[in-house]
Amino acid sequence: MKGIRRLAQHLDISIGTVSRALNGKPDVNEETRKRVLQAATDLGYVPNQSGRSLRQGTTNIIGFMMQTGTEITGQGDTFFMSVFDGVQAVFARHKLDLVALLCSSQEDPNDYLRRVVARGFADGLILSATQRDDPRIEFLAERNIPFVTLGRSLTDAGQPWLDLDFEGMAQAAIDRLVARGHRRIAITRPHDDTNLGYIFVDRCRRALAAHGLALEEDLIFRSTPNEAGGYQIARDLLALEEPPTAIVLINETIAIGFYQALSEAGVKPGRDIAVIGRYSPHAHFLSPPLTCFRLSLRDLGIALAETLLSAMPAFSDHYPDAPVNRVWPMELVEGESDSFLVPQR
Amino acid sequence: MKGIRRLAQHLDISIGTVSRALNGKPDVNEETRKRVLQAATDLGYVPNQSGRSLRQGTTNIIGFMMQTGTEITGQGDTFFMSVFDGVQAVFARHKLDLVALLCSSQEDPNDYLRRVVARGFADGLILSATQRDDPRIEFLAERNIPFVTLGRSLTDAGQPWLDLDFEGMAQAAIDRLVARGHRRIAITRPHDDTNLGYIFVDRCRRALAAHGLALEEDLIFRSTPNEAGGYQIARDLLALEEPPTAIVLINETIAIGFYQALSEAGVKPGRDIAVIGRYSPHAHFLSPPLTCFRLSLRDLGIALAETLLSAMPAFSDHYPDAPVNRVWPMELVEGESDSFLVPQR
DNA sequence: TTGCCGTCCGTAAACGTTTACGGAACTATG
DNA sequence: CATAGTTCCGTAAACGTTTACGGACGGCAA
Repeated sequence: MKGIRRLAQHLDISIGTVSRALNGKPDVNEETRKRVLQAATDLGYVPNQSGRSLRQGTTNIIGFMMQTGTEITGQGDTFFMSVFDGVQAVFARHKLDLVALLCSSQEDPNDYLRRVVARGFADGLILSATQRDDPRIEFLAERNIPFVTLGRSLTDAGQPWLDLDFEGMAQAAIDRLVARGHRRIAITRPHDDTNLGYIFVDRCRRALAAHGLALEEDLIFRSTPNEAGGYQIARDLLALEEPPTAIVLINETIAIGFYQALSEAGVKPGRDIAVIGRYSPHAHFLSPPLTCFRLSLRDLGIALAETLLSAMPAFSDHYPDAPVNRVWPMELVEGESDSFLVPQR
Repeated sequence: MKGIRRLAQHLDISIGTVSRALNGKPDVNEETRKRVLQAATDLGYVPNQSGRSLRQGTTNIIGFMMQTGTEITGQGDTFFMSVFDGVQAVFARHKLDLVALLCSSQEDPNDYLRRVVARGFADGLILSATQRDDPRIEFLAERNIPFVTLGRSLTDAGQPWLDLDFEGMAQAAIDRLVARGHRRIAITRPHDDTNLGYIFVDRCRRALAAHGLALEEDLIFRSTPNEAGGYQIARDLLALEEPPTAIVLINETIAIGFYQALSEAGVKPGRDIAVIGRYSPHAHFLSPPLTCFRLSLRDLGIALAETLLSAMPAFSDHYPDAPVNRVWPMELVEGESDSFLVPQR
């Protein structure tokens, strides 16, 4: 005899009463409820997840889909950990559990979604590493599975999404550098075709154009989003006939490699070239400190959770005005890496 | 009508046959099997996870329990992503899916384990952030849930574990530094009471003793396992009346902050002080490159998976000689941060 | 007393699968 | 033709819960 039956047998009451007692339903004597709860801890009873969710049609689990293997996401080393923390702060209020659905780098994310998620594994989903064209979005929308994406996509099924404000960052960075006299400004973009690359490059181009400047193709650097990628960018940049006087780094960890390659060439950020990047815990500990754009990842996680819940009928009442589509602003943290002023001729 | 019934109705055959056809059971005509599979994709049928696992008593899911929030484990996203990659390489062969069970930093890991895992959520578990005394181990052992821990614990229920060879690292690092003439050698340990701190400190002490040297208490530095922690260590170290001539860093990211604080004081690793640390993707990109201990995290992940599977009756046949308890060796990567030789008086 | 209401509890169905069992139809063998 | 064996399929039970429904019981008012 196992499960709730064992508990019922042990107390000599029916399983219905046991279930009601455990779940805080009203139709049960407080005295018996106490006995049930006591027996549950005594016998170490824990309700079976499959049985419960089969009956209820709900799992109380939210999945955060992400890809494993390194060199994929280009987020800093603690990026996801911080976001998770915020997401969970919200979910905890509703007894929802967050699990990370780890899609192997060997498997197509679309296959993975069909295989794992569509089986009713989770009540809702958060999608990361959103692609420019992302079939996952259509798939989930068709099946009415609540979800929110971290990152915009061209695929539009009316889904909620949140994203970092790369446009604001592009605009502010370009304006700032131009104001300091820079005319030849390089930018970076991810090595793959994530949407953010297009967004960022496009906005940089327009921001430059507003100042009467052109974004030159050979000043757009692609790289893997890690230290080695940043190192390579700096090498390529320094090898140019006429190197740029400033650069905006779109990824977080590439700054470390970028700094190193410069250092080896005797070039110093802030003195010989202006560098603006993205915040990461190491940004303050570079020499000189990196001028960068920062946001609260925990707050972003909170917003993600609230947006998702507002798309779930069971919870939407609690979040009437959660954002549906929103770019998340980043604030400029002044370092010294961009204090280089272009000498006026 | 939903699920397998719908499929059966659509094909005008029984649900039993549909199930057998989908699961590759022998007692089914090849012709009907084809029709079933075709109809399944046509109708977008995906078997329900709860129903299946309720009946089978198995979920085909393996959980990797970890804690969210930063500044906890000292391991970042890239650490786990690399390990996951290896784990999944093995699991894929057995149609097992890996999910990360994210325990909020707000919640006690033991409560979390009871709440989520004990409900039959996963067929097996990998525990990280193992504590020196870890009730989770007893809990799982009592319930006969297969698991393996990443990290040793004093709690011994005969469970399998894998761990990094911190003892080998301690021994090699100390020997190396002593051979280079160092007598005052500092070491670091995590801020909390994870077992690795005890193991590492203890072995360093014994390694020093073998050379007739003592490990002085004020040369053992505790810190949070991030850049800020490393920064603080360097500041404290330089403030000593008689600073050490060498240091061994046990965490990965603390090297960045450590370097920075030294740099601000005009102290250069490799020239004024010898530094040995742990490998991380940024280790090569520090100036000078960090001499550090490295291991293949992907291989570690593979070993973790194999060890877990060998503890699961359904799979143990495939892995007769997977390691049960094993420390995973690290190799020394020579940089220039420890090339400082103590001048002989 | 009768009737009604409220409290508490037991019964049984339902969720979506898998699988043991048995049987129908057909083939092969004597 | 009778029998045995093979191939394929349908039936129904089972997994562990939750919950709608109804009933037993006691208290209270009329």
